[in-house]
Parts: sequence; C-alpha cells; structure tokens
Amino acid sequence: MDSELILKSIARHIALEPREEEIFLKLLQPLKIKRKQFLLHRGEVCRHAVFVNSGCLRGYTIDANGFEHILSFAPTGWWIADMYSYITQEGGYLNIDALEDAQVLQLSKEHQESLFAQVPKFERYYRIITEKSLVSYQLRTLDNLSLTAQDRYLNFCRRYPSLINSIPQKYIASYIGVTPEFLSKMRKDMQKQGLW
Amino acid sequence: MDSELILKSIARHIALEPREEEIFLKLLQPLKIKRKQFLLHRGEVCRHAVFVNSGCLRGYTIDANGFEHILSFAPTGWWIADMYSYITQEGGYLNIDALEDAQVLQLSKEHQESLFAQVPKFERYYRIITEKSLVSYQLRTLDNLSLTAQDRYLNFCRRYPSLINSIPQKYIASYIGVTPEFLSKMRKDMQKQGLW
DNA sequence: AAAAGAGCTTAAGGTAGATTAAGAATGGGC
DNA sequence: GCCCATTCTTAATCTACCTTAAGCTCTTTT
Repeated sequence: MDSELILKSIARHIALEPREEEIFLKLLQPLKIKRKQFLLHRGEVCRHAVFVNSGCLRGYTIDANGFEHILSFAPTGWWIADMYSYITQEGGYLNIDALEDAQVLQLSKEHQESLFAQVPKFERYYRIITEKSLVSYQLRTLDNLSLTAQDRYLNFCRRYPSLINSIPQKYIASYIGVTPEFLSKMRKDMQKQGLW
Repeated sequence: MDSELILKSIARHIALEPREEEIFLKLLQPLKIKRKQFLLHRGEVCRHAVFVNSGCLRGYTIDANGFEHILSFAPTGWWIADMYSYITQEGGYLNIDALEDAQVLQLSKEHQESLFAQVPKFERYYRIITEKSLVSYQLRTLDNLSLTAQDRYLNFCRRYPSLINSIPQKYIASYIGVTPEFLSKMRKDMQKQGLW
C-alpha cells in the first residue's frame, strides 16, 4: 500500500506520531479501479471516504432528462465521497466512477469514527479539509450566479490546470454547466479573440 | 446574553459539561445590529464567526456590473461568516449585513483556537456543522447545474419556508440566480398553472 | 397627508446558451 | 494496424431568461 501521498496531505494540517500514523494506516483499505468502473451508484449508501493515490475519479448526478452533471473531480491527492450519504449513511444521490485507471485508499465510516476515538487530532484534520472544500463550493456557487460560461471556463482552467488536457472536454462542459457543443463554440470564439 | 439557542444547537452534536459550557460562553461576544447595518465589507478580514440569536443576516457579493448575488441567508439559529477570510485571515469577498434588526454572538478566530485547545470536543462540533453546510452547498451546486429557475424557486420554498414571507422577494431572486422581474413573472405563471 | 423611496408587476424586445443533426477527428480494443 | 466507439466540431434554429422601461403599491419620512 502506497501511503506516502496521504501522509503528506495529513502532515500539512496536523502532526502525527509514528504510533498514530500506524493506527491510521491500518484502518485504510487499498483498492484498484479500472477506467469506467463504478465506486458508487446513486441510491446506494456511501460507506467509504476515498483518497485518490493515482488516476482520476468523478462524482455526478443524472437529471430527469438523462443528462450528467459533474459535482466534483478527484484527481491524485484528493478525497471523494457522496458526503450526504457518508454522513447520514442513507442512500445518496451521486454516482462515482473512474475517468482513468486509479488506485485509491478507502476509509469506512466506522473506521473513521474509531480513528476519531483513538486519535482525536483527526477531528481537526477532517474539520480543516472540510472547511476548505466548503469554501471552494461557495466560490463555485458565486461563479455560477455571477459569471458567464466563458468566465467559468477560464476559472476552471486556472483552478484545475492538470485536468484540461487529461480528461475529455465534455466532462469539463458538464462541470461548468454548459453543453459540449457550446463549450466547443466558446473555445473557437476565444481563439479568434486571441484569448487562447 | 441569551445563550439558550446556541447551547441547544451544540447539544445536538456534542455533550458539554457545565464547566465546558462556561468556558465557551465566556469566549462569545454579544452584539446588536440594526437592519441594513454591515457586519463585514468585501475586502476586510472576517475576524468572527457569527451565530444569529434573532433576526436575519445575509452574505453576498457584488459583481462587475453592480449586481448583488446572495451566497447565504442566516436566519435565527444559523452561523454566518466569510469562511474563506475567516480561515485564512486574509481579505474576503463577501459583504455581510442585516435584513432585519438582529442579535448575534461573535466568536473570534483567536477565541475559537483557544476553545479547541481547552475543549477539543469543539473540533468535532465544528467539523460536523461544516460537513452539513458542505452538503447543502453541494446540493445547491447540483440544483444550479440541473434545474430550471422555477424548480430552483420551488426548492427554495421547501428549504427556507420561514423566509418566503419574511424577506423581500428580490433577495430570493438574487439567491436562486434570476432577476426580480423574472421571478415575478414565474410566480404569475405558477399561479396560472395552479402550482401555487 | 404629501412626498419620497423601496419593492413589485407587466410587457416588448434582445441574447446567452440549448437543441438538433450531421460530419470529422481521435483513440482504445482486438 | 484496423475498426468501431467515443469525442469534437459546425451550423441552423429555438428558448429560457435578461434588459429596459414604465406604472403600481406599499412603507417610511417629513
């Protein structure tokens, strides 16, 4: 099990003793996922929070007309879960699948609670990363309310530079809230305008 | 200082001993705010998380064209802050003001850290309410991506029934992302359709 | 009680972005 | 190295929502 990346991510927020690292790592369950393979289907209970060691996952819904809407990408070094379902342990609303072959580390809800009991410092770690995630969704909400599709796309490019050339463009369209056709047109317009 | 409401809110997530309650309450600073009075201007550092004991506040931005976009309402019993600024203690992007005369309890960032040091259980409380807030912004993001303005309005009515008749309609328009004129038209259409 | 302001409604005309449909380019699986 | 999938592009048409502007209804102020 490759634990270097996740320990580095944690060390950014709390300091662990070797004993505490060991407790934590024992609670993780490694898993390999193939491209297009699902980790979670809508309606299922999300039993694990998932840390991405390599590859890229996405969380998304399908609306009444069959269109996908991507809530989140999880490239290397990010966590992903259906937070609503993970918190309540009731059926969720997200599908989670892999955009590329991926290796992940899973932390079950029960193991997380056990971790909090054994090493209370982890409450702090999860509080802090949840706060950061909250801020990014707040910014995204304001972007959705106030920006044109073109500005949302430019923001996306700034915030996720690594994804621009590694995932199909249609997924970016689905994340920023436009059709693939319109994103294609925007990109052409931006080239003409010399913005690209 | 009226502390009943905030203690009840906390008791829903963690159990406090009388001694711990006392420590907490001493760190709070009560404040009265008049309608239209500002708690925070864009660009300022958000030094306090604010719990609303009575009244209603809102957090919002103003875009490049001078239009307001409401990120959050904070009616009685809710917390509000510019989370980005509160976390980083750098200049923020939100204005926060009162829609009605209000009484609030302020917890400064320094006092919050002191609270975590003295009563680590509070890490858990803030983790949990941050998780819930995160989930509600995730749902809102998906609503913005997948729903029509009319469905977003119906959702708003379901989620904030107390606000529908207590705040001006133009603020609801600004929250769901339409112009006041269009919300007015939608409501008329919904009456005709018998949806109302 | 008049005046001023703030919020709401109505309606005509405009635009960002969706829909539909077709063809072109890419790329993964065998 | 070929084939079928998937993805991307282009363009015409359509629509949800915006803009502008005017008049109306409440409040609040004087």
